[in-house]
Amino acid sequence: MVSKDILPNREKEPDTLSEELLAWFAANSRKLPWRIGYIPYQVWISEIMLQQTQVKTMLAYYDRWMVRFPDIASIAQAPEDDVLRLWEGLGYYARARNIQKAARIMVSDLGGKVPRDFDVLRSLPGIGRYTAGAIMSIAFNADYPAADANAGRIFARLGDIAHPSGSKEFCDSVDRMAWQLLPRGRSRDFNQALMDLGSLVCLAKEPLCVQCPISGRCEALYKGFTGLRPVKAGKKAVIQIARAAVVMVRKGKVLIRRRPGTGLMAHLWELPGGDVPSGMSPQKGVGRLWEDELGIRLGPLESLGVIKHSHTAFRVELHAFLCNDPNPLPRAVKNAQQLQWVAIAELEKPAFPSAHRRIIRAFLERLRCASQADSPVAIPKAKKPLPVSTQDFSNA
DNA sequence: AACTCGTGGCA
DNA sequence: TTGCCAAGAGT
Repeated sequence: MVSKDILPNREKEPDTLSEELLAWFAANSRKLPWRIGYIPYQVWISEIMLQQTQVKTMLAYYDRWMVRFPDIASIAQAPEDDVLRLWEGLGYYARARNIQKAARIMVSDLGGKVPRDFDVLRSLPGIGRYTAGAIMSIAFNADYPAADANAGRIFARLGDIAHPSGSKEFCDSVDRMAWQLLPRGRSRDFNQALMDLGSLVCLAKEPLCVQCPISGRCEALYKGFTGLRPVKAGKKAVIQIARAAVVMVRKGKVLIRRRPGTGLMAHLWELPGGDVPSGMSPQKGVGRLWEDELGIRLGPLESLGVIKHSHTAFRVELHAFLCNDPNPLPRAVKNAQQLQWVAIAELEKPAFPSAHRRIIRAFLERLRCASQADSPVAIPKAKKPLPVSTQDFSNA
């Protein structure tokens, strides 16, 4: 056995892949708010917000979340409507409700703290295998892998994994590499190094291999296969759907409806409407929907415009209408729907799906300008999340 | 084991 | 414009 003292230079130079990554991270890491002090609560919230969401998209949400909910107790005590309103526009709204469920468990059963235990974390709502590992490593620097899509892509190229991403074989290979490369005691930086490298250098499209600190060990690059790794699973066909919704105005208030507590956009509010029955015009279709679901016969409709918006599985054209009805009288409402008349000035308070928020913006704009086009206008996307103010619109 | 669950950035 | 993609979890 050769004494370390005889080989001082090898001690100073990174000589493993993990050390190359750690050195790269030390020089190139992104400055992100939850990386200041690594407060477990902040790391947890950041990880939930980042699920299927890019840093650039969530950053503004994260900042205002920490102003409104600076700690676990504040989120545990908050009304669910407040939580959803702060999440409006981020998507996957079960994440927000699961944060609150988990916060309440932390307060009641876990001493009001983020648990420092993988299995306990894993048992909390919204925390799966990845997120539990991410919190253990990033918040507590404990030795757990956190192999997200970035790490998966890096490992798939590094080891030239030919299995399709999402397959069990792929996940097993990634998991094995993650455990194998994890430098004990440095898991916080290592896991984040993989994420930053994946989002800054080892990009899904056109990776910047010349900037990569481990390109010399990348099997896919050596074979010229970086564009083929990871192998993507088959994609599904996108379906076109026509929907319609109505801004019903009566005595300065607008009728909104709360969505059910399960399924798509649970517990968000919406402008009543829905899928346009096939073969009908949007205008006629939404009249049918209102009559069937609300027992309201709509008066003359004015177009507010058309919204094009897409989900993973389908592309939607949402037709928005305005109805100034002096006296609509709801008959029997089906399915015990939760309906509410909200003052126009309070429309910013409930949480709406993005597309419906765009309709409300167009409606308020119409009130300001009173302009009307001949044909439906395209309603644009908002650039930033709508600022939040006081909640509680229920008694307005 | 496949689906479902959203949205905005980006080329 | 269209399609792809993103720090996944729950069922």
